[in-house]
Amino acid sequence: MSHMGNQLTSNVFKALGHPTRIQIIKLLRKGEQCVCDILPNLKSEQSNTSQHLTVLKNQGIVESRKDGSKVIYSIKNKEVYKMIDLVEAIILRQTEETKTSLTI
Amino acid sequence: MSHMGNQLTSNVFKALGHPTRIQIIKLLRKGEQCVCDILPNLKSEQSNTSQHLTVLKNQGIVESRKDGSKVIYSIKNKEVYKMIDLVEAIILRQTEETKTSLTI
DNA sequence: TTACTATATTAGCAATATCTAATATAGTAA
DNA sequence: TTACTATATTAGATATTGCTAATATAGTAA
Repeated sequence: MSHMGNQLTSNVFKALGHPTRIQIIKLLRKGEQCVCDILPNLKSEQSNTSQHLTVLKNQGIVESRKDGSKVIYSIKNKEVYKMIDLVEAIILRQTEETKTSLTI
Repeated sequence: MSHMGNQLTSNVFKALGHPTRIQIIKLLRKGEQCVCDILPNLKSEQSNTSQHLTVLKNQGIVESRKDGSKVIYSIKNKEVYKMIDLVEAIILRQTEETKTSLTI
């Protein structure tokens, strides 16, 4: 498993490197949702949201299917939730550390 | 744990979103290393490498200490290796899928 | 001191990402 | 057909990142 291009690896991380895209992923934790349900939860324009969804789709993080005139998105690789949990653990530890260094 | 700014979360992912930085993290899997040992393994210039190390340090992924005139870097949050493993699993699955769709 | 090694910082430019606004496409319904 | 809804795509402006080259800083050694 060790030899995979770091370019491919970093592309996936880069796709996760935007707050709106993280928010989309968290919205999909409840299950699949059409764009029309995702949109009102975000502050982004429709076209911008569509672009963010494309970025996530290109990296295999989400997938989509058509249902009539709607497009339904869902998480394709659930690993992404473990990754977010790990990052949040790092941030939490960093935050604690900062608090401590201020109190000492 | 649920309420953490997606901005903070995405900042960590963004720091992982560069092939050179992934390579640095993998180099540090063996243990702490001075910049002088990291440099020859990378294609980047010294100043560029220094900048990448700063990005990783700012997000709490690596830490550093001085040893004489050298600076020794090490992984601060080992979660990062789990994250890389998860991403590589995603990529592997994507690759298999592509192979399959070509063969069918 | 001077000279040297190791690393970081800065400035300016090139490359990439992001956003908005406009337009295109596809499905549905009248 | 027309009109409408849902989503995607494109173009162009702005913002951010990444790179190189030069310079700065700090430690060591003569």
